[in-house]
Amino acid sequence: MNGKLEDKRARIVDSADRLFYQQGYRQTSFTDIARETRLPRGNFYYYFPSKDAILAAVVAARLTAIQHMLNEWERSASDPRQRIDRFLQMLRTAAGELSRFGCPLGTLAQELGKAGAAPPLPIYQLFEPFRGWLTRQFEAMGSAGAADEQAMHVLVRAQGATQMSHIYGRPSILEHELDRLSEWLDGL
Amino acid sequence: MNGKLEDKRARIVDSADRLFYQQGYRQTSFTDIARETRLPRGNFYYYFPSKDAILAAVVAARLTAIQHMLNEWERSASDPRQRIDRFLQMLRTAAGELSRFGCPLGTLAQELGKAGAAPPLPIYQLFEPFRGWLTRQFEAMGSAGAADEQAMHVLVRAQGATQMSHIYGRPSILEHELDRLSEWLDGL
DNA sequence: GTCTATAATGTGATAGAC
DNA sequence: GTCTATCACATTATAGAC
Repeated sequence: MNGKLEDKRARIVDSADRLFYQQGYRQTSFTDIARETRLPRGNFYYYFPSKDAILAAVVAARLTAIQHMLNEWERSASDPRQRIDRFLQMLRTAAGELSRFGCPLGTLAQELGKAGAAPPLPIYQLFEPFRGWLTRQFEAMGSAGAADEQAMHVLVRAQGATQMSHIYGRPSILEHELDRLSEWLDGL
Repeated sequence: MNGKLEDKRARIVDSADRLFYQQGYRQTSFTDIARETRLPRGNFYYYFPSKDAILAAVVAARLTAIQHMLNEWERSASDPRQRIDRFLQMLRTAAGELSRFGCPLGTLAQELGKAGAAPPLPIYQLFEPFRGWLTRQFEAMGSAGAADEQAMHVLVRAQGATQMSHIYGRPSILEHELDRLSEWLDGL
């Protein structure tokens, strides 16, 4: 049902997602999205009421994609330590792209966090699925420190490593920091 | 010499610096700078040839400010471990502002790193003074690992802690992570 | 040197033909 | 449903009066 319409909506969200990631939200114009999606500029207002609405759809799509990823990790391993390793492996696999364009969540959050921008939802909610999932893994591990602080610590180091790797344009920075993070986890 | 002219140039750079930090470079218009500095919009082109030139001046000003800060830390302590502590103390003192607006270097680097932006200089050079200085401190400490990797590790954790603290709007995240970083340094 | 008026361009958004 | 033409506005930048 609604095949064509939903189809084009999805195409728009898909292209916008990629462009927002690589160029930033504000820097990406309807002309850019039109070029990528081969749709006339004026037509976007048939599918979405505003540019902000496209952003909201992109954010929603990312959130569901994250949920699917977390569910997959939950299924593929029963040991919490191994599950966290899935997270690190994902970052390692994406090291090249992360080094080129930064973290898709972090860069968007930073742009929308600037004064004058109107985020579609509190920006930290982009990280809440990861934070909640990591917290549950640390709880299951029964490690010494508070689980929620351990979870935030992992996010801090992953985010920092991704950003410095991006700034210096060197994937090896992220890869090396992921090794250190893995060692730290083993020492718990 | 050139009192008035250099004075206004400095006022422009000063206001632009603050606005670029709080709102982002692209989001800040000449109208914004004009309001803050009480100068007519059109006059900026007497003092600077373009908006990019203002950005370049802001970046240059930040770099010299960083150098002065590093020199001060170098003077105020002879023990390298204590010098690194000066760095951490600076972050702790600024935790409120960092939590509100993010890292002035990191957010600018991220914005200028997006495709289509023309940075006044390779963005990683904003971090090079800190990285070089930290590397020299770790060399003086003669710790186990490679000094340059230790330096990058500190930058990674400081940057990540600042960004997550900013995203969640909670200074305590940065403060807590600075405690952990301090403990890690003590364990070297 | 200082200011105002305005050009040139690109943006998000709308109206209306087909 | 799809497309084109165009609006209203903000932006950087320029020209020229005083």
